[in-house]
Amino acid sequence: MPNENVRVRFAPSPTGYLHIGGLRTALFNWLFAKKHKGTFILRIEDTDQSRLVEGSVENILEAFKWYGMDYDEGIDKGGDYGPYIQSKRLSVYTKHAQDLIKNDKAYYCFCTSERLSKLRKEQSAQKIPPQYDGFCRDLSKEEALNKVKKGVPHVVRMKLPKDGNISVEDLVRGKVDFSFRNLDDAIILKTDGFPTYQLANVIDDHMMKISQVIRAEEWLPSTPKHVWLYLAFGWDVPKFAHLPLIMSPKGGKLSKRDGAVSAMQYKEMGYLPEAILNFIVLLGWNPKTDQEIFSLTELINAFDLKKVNKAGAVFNLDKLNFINSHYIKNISLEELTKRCVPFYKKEGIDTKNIQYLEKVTALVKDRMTTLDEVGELTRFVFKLAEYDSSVLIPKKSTRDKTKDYLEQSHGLLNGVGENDFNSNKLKELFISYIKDNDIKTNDMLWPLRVALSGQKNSPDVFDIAEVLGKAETITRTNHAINKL
RNA sequence: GCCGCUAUCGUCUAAUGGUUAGGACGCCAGGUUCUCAACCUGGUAAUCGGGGUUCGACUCCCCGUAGCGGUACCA
Repeated sequence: MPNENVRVRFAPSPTGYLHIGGLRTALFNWLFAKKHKGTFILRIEDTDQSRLVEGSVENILEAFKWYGMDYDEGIDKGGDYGPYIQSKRLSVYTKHAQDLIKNDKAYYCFCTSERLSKLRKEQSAQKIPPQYDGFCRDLSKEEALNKVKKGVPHVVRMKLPKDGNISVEDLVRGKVDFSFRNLDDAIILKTDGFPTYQLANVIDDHMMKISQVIRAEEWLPSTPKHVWLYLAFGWDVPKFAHLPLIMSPKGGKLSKRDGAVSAMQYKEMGYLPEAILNFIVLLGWNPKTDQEIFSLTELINAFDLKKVNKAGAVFNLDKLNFINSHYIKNISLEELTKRCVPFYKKEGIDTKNIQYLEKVTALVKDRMTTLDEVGELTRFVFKLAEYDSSVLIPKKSTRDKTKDYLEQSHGLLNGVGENDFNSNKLKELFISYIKDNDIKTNDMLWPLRVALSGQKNSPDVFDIAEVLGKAETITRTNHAINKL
């Protein structure tokens, strides 16, 4: 039985993909719902028909799925308060707009967009705040109705008081005061009959019994209008929590120009959803302890709106990378390999033998920042790239010495049985040999490592040898000897 | 312009009015080592400015300044 006192929602508009900022807002709502055993609702706000982008809803749903944020009621899930898409609720909005007009809380407006933009221009030229001048505000009801009947294009505006103050009680910022003098008679119903956000949002939040409106800070300035609307309808006002914005490192709201802002883009880039969530939750919230790495369960327990910060937070990729690599190092090898499969495939690497792939992945687990790097880091295992023979020779060593050591290595490797050909055994063998013969470790192992990997920098030489197997190890060693 | 929000290391952030202002990322150095990473240790670096209140201010108040948001028949 869910806690009826906590019903929250995430309400994106389908104007494109779900972006990082939206994801963070959704996460906070989700955490809050989970924490209080409440209900989390996904509602689609598609009231702007001109900005609809095909596939947006699918993208949002896909993102919710990938990030593991489940919702209790929503567009594809149903619930007792649907439909959960605003274009299917039009009659609800018009009915309520009518109620407002009836009660003198709203009025018809016949001003054209042209007149409005001209007005705004004049106002800003005169350095007065651009605001609707109330041209239609005092039209008689008969006259207005008459025009409506005749089919004159019109909108409906809220009829805000001209004086006085209204305050918003915000869970993260406290009381915020606004003066009606600075508030515009906002449009609530557009010419096309669709509501604006101001109306639809208030009606839906009320009808869906939303208890806490948790949304981004950009909504704070219009909240007094929302509060007034609740009051005008005679409804209880929900609690508000305005989250700090996620900022670009360059300043301003995080936007498309900052590169990756689509929540699903991070999947392609090789980030783990739990790492993204962990990173993003720290943007504007902290547990008041030194803990920075959280499982989802820990997050749910620790989450508290009281611990939400007020100032915007810069999206810092370095930290995300750190957290992602931390998660990569700490999930099981089996799980990691499974998640790497698409990235192996992308490199054209055969992924049928998953056991073998696990051994390959183990080689580079500690060196990956994103899954996307797995192909490049392990390519040498599958195909040795040609390299210059000079790479084989360590600093302070010589060509002849190097060749000699490689031949000794070759001998040692050859002597190891197929069944004993593993990293530990090889290491034991080589280290004692090096000791007994008073060899400089680097002079002997560097060339071998380059022989096996074809690279200056690579994972542990014995680990590579084990993954390669005896035959291939010896082939590559021979190849190196021949180069010298 | 007007309205609103915000202000601690470069970044994310701790600090009941009393701390040598703490942690993390980054960066730098050292250790480990067959290389590069990883890992371990250490270092670097901050209370926007000015006034108050107070025995005492990062913390409370005022005034600036700066950043951000809003100012649409977009959300």
